[in-house]
Amino acid sequence: MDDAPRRLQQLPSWLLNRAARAANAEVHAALAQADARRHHYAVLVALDERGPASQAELGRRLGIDRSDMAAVVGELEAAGAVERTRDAADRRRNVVALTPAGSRRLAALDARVRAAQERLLAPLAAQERRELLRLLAALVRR
Amino acid sequence: MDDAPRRLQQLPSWLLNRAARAANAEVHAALAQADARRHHYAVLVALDERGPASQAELGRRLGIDRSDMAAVVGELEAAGAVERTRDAADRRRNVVALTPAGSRRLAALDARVRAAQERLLAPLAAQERRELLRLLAALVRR
DNA sequence: CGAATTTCAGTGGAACTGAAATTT
DNA sequence: CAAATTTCAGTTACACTGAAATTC
Repeated sequence: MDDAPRRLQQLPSWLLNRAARAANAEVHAALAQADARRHHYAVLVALDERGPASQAELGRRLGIDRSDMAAVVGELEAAGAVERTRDAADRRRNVVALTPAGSRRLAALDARVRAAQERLLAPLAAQERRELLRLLAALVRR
Repeated sequence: MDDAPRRLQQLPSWLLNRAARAANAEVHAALAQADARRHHYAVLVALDERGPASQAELGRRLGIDRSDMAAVVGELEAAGAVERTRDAADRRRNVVALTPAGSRRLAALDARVRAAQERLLAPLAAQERRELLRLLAALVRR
């Protein structure tokens, strides 16, 4: 199927992009079936794992731009998955918190995302999957 | 710096996206200094390695959409890096061919892209780099 | 005052769809 | 006729910038 030039096939950045594209296709399709997008899932996970946080803090944790975060939190709020309240201690901040409905929403999305990972990693053995994660983690945190 | 939730840090699709983003930042910056984009480089590489081809064939080889390819080839043509001529044997096709100026352009971009790879892979030893490429290749061609 | 936060308006590269015109 | 190619118009998710209003 793939007939790309050798020079590109051996290029780390090219392979990373292709693999990320495949991963996005799986995850995007899995989340789209539940009317969600990747940023929505990421924000719900962050709130579930670490509790309420301001939009700016969520953005820093997740690598999501402040402008995009305002839109994403607005959509999650409209869907009833999070509550947004002014921080009494620092009125510049919006405190974003998961609602019970948001927790249920996250559980449903989580199942879909896990299934997508499994489809993505199907070609690799368990040991290879661990090694891939290790190498990618080394690349990302540098 | 990166304080992302564990659930995301262990998610293959999330790590792939982060690594690809880092790779894109390097390559994009390297190519932007020469007023080029990734698609331009990919098309020049394909033409250099395999000779003239139609836009549709380039798109299939490189995984670039037909519509985007029309625009990219148009820009390369305007810059004098490729020539676009109707195929006499099949007048539906545009035959795209590298010009001497395109070859020189490719050489300049190649040097930049190689330097970007080196910066990207700096955290990994030579053996780890080979392993990463092997695993990514297995993921991509499935 | 400077710095941080939120929000809005807008830009841009990338991946994509639909449709039209041409040719095989 | 169906199928392939090119091109144009438009869409979407995502990353980003600039600027304004508010608050610390």
